[in-house]
Amino acid sequence: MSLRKTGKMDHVDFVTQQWERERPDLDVSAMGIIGRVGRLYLAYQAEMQKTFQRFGLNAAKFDVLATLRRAGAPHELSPGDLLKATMVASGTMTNRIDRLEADGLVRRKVNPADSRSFLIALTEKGGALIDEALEAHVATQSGLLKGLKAEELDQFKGLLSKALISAGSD
Amino acid sequence: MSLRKTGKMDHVDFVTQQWERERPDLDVSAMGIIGRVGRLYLAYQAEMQKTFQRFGLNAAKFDVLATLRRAGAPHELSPGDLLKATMVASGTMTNRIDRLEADGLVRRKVNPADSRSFLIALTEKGGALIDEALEAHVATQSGLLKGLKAEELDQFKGLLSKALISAGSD
DNA sequence: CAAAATTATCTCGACATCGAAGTAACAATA
DNA sequence: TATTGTTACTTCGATGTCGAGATAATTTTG
Repeated sequence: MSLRKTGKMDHVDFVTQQWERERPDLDVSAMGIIGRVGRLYLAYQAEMQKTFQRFGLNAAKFDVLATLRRAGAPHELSPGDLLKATMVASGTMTNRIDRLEADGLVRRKVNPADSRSFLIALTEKGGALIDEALEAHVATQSGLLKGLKAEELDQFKGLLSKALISAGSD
Repeated sequence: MSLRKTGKMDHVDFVTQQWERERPDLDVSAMGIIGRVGRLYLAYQAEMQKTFQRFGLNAAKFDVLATLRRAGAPHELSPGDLLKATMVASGTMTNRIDRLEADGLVRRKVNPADSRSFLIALTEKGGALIDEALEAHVATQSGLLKGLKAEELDQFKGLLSKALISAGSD
């Protein structure tokens, strides 16, 4: 390893440069973008996790509670609805609900329309907690982006949307 | 839930709109950016995973093999070097090395400089595999970004770098 | 040089996730 | 209505990760 990190080179630049030395036949330019998306994601996750922990939550629990909260009153959804909204596997959702129920943040109510299913409802405690945690969460998110001007944020959002379409998501 | 996904609204727009109805007191504009970074990350991971699987790998194994490969000849690093490069916990790296060793893709050699440590070396099989998988991987990455023009990619990279700095990473 | 502090790696229990298979209830069909 | 197919959720084994503590070797200090 004769290369060194110098000047304003970040980690992704360093990796890219290593590849250019070792495999000069390959075009690794896409890695500069995709690698940075990955690093950014991890940086965001790490910071948001700290906020969740202040409320005794983690990203998984926050995800479920927030989904129930933004669904609107009476803050009840079936496990299947939660599955669709959160993109996790079925067993994962069962486990998340179990843990939230053990914490007293949600409860399983009978679903009068379908007794194969339930209604997962925010408890009073769960509703109060997610409302409070949410305020801290949006503050954390705003803080993460405070280095970008309004115009840059607009540009950034537009490029992210374009990138999502390019990646076949949307 | 009276809102509906219509027109060119993506999932992040939908969630943001739900929050604006339920908690109009909060500024959720940052969520539009951070949410899209998350979705984009997941889309990239899912697609790259498919490439790894074609070579009997997953992201974790590819990560370690690629780190060894781009370190340059003789393609040997200590577990500690690999830890620093990959940002996982110590037990995770031990596990990854164990599995790669079981696959015959790396082997533990004695480290003449420090016998608390080892040198993790690519085997011939591991070197051949990572060289081949890497070619497919960069092609996958290029494909994920093919919907963006060169100028947009430059802009995007610049904004990602700025966002990383803003998030306190770099 | 011996003792203490540090360093490098591994061990192991806790936890989250996936996804295939199981169970129970609902829906469609004859 | 009895059968058949579908749907909704849970169970459970496999896998991957974390991180505190254990072990062994090296380095520092007195």
